[in-house]
Amino acid sequence: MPMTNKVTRVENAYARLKKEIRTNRMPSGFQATEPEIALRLGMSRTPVREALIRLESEGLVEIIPRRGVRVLPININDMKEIYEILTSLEPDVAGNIAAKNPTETELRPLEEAASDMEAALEQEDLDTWADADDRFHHHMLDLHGNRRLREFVLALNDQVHRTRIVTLRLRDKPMKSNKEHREILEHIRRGDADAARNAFRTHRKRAGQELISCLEKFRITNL
Amino acid sequence: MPMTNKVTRVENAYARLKKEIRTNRMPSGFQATEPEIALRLGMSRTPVREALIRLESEGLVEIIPRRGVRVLPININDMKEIYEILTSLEPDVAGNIAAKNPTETELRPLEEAASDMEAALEQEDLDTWADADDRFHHHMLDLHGNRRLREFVLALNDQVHRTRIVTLRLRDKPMKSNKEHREILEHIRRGDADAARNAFRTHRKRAGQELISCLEKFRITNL
DNA sequence: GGATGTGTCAATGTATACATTAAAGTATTT
DNA sequence: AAATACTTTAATGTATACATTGACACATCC
Repeated sequence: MPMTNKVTRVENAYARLKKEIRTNRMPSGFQATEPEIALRLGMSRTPVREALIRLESEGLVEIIPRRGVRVLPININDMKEIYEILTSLEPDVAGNIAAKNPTETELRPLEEAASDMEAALEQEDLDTWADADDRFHHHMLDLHGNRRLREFVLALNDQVHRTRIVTLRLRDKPMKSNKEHREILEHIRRGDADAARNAFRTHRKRAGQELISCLEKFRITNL
Repeated sequence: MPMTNKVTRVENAYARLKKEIRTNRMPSGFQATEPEIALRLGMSRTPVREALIRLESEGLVEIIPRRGVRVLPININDMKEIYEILTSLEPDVAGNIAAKNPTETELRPLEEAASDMEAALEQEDLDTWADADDRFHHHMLDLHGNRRLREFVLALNDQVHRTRIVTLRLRDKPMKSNKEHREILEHIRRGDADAARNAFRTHRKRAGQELISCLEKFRITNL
């Protein structure tokens, strides 16, 4: 049995920083120098630097020559870019899954996620709701099996997540999302690829538009 | 005027390694240790390491714990993944451009790339052809303006490029591709988004299938 | 006062040192 | 010869050293 598979400092730094960013504990615009971060994480600059490079290539931070690392703000344009990509990719993912006629066991996690979303919303627990939503999308990517696509879409979803933490409370309860997820799931279950694809496209388009108009309404140009 | 904007060793290493990989001068499967690469590039391990991390997160190399860095082989499955993504994304790009009714000036680079492809093929110059083809796709992404999408698709195209260097000579002249590019361009010119999208989808699907069946035919499981 | 020059400071980019540890080779036992 | 234990080697992960250079503060000049 492979025991506690030694985790390197780089991985540690990467994971911790990423989590802090994802949850907005290190909010957009947050800036710090390498020595500061190193101190905070209790390690030397080297592993911190390497972790930062990875975060940079994921588009989460920006390394500014002499001013430190900055958690990249997300502006409306970013969100438009991100949703545009998601709207291209995820519907095809859903379509492909539907075409593959997955077993009920394979669909279980989707089913659970959809139920959890509904339950969470009834209890007005938006955080749990967002979690379940993430899980739905995550499982779909797992089912699909295209690893590159998965990694990329997950990275985009992380960005969406950051934004949603803020906007979620500024908006009405996301009832429509729940319904749309249900529909998508049903189309998949029935093996109707086109319907699944279309339903997903509608879902992403609507969600994107709502998010963006929420940002615009509250003048959140830059989060 | 900002002069020769000092290029850091990391950027240097990154660019050189990437180029060598892209052109298969460092072929798939090539392995080397950090000290070896550092020596070859005439710098210390540190910048090399940082460049490698970036290349790793782009999926070009794999850093294997004690055995060195390995240029990632591309297998058929990788190509399937890549083409699947391209087939999702690029048609929408073409569609959006068409919908934006671009000016003839904006379309010039596409026009040129298409012409160059035709000229190159007449002279049987496959390398020039591949270059022009890359340019066509590149310019489309520029016109589209979604930066994230651009970077991602370019990275995928790099992988395709690596494979094509090998397969290009194993196949018939890519006449169809030329014709398809022309068609796409015409649809864009006419502002017909749906037609552009469909033409592009057809193009990517066909190209992907041909490439993959070529790999299968020659039993190139792993390039 | 505003613009320009100068000096200090500190962050980065890079080199280097060093401990750890996997891998390969060698010796030992059977 | 095969299996095992031991030794050696060298690559990595990390810390640290250090030179360079931008940013900022202050002084100088108009």
